[in-house]
Amino acid sequence: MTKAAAPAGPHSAIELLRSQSLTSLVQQELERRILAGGILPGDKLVEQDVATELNVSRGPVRETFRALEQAGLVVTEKNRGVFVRKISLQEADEIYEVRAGLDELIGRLAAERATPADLAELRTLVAEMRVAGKAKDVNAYYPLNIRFHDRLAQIAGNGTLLAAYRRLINELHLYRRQTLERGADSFHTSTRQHADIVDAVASRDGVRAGECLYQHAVKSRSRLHEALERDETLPPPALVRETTP
Amino acid sequence: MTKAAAPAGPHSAIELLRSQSLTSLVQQELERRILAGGILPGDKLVEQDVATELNVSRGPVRETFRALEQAGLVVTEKNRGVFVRKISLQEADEIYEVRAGLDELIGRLAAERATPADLAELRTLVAEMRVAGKAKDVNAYYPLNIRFHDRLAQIAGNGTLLAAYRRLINELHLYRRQTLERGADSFHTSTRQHADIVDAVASRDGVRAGECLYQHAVKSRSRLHEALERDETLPPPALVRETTP
DNA sequence: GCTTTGTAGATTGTCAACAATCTGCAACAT
DNA sequence: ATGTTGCAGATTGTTGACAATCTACAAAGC
Repeated sequence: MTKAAAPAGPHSAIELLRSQSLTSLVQQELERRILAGGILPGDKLVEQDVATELNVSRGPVRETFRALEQAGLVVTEKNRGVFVRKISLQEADEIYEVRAGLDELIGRLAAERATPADLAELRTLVAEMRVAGKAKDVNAYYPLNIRFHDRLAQIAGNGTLLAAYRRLINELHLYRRQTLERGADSFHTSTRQHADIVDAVASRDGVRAGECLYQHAVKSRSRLHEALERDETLPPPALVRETTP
Repeated sequence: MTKAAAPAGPHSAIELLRSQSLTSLVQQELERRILAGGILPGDKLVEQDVATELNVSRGPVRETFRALEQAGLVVTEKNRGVFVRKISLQEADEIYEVRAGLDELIGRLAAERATPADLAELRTLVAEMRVAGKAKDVNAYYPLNIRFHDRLAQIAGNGTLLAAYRRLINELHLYRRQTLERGADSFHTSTRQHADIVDAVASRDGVRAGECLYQHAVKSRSRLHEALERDETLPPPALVRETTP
């Protein structure tokens, strides 16, 4: 034999460029920016601009656009361009509905398959969320919430399920970006629900875990609706309040 | 105003080419061929060949490949080419598991939202399946089965759910192609289950409809496993006998 | 004043050419 | 015989150029 498999360590550049094409790199970068909020729903993506900024030609960028379109992150209008997808209230509603269904399944499976280490990790996350909740720190709470549910989806041990779940989460993320991140989720009930979920999983009660998660997702949707209705009665939300005082 | 909107009737070519790009056309065509079995799992797709056959250049073909990859129908190996995705038994198992979860949700929603016309249509489909089942006509039964479940997913009235469901069905379709279409589903129980589903939906019993569908999906998976195990006891399916006698 | 028409610039859709990589086979050495 | 080395052809990855379409703005007509 020739040599041990390169341990992707020091000369990572050569390994990276050997396995990843420009298209996939561009895709990762654009995905990151869209989900991080650097680009907002409705924004137009201009091929040449993206290409110039990332130092590639338009080809890989166009390929990326087709992938992102299939992933549901952008929409293409022929001869007009591609735009970051805007998610309507109805669509968000639909997504929440499906998410509830998947979460129920996740709960059932996770209860069967969670290891003690998994449970400990979940408990740690819940504890961290409790702290962030008490401090009313949205910026800390939101990512923890995401991580908790994603971890649970991983624990369910079904890659197809995980992929489907993540796609929905991405789309909901898009929706949040669009509605100005006004998710002042009522921390208290939310954290308690998370604790209940972990307990159900720990006691191997798949049905109850599934029910908890289903209800949890449904409640999220309700909170969304309440927040929306509250806003509709208010004047259009002051868009940017970045005035340095 | 100038003119009434063109009623996509006579000069459909101009309307088609105005809204659809070559990429989307190529994508539709390739998707059709893959799902129809013209191209089989594991087959390699050569850019130039596809381009030549469809009279386009490699650009649109490459874009199509990225879309199909994201759709889970092909996999790309850098500098080696794209191949129609092969679905392992484990993956098929995962997909069945998720499908069961989605089907349960479909049942619940369909029970809430089905119109009398919907119910009549479902009953017609079940009747046709019964006929095909009695005649042991797989080629008639299989598409009817697909149509039944797809219709039900439509009736659930959730576009996101429908899209996720169809994606799974496509992947399972791929798996069937690969396992030589040996699905001699036991028609009798299958048809009875379908009738039960429609009854539950008709009586607006969402929970029961969901349970029926969940069980139905689980049974499908069991049948798959039985069929597979039956085969594994047989000699390896004489793939290629590389010794020239 | 308002709508329509025409033109210039920008942007997308498509194509063909070039560079990098892989595959298969033959020649060679052990 | 077995395994290695080195081409030659084929295939993919990427780029730049050209044609078709759209957008914006100014000029002309009512």
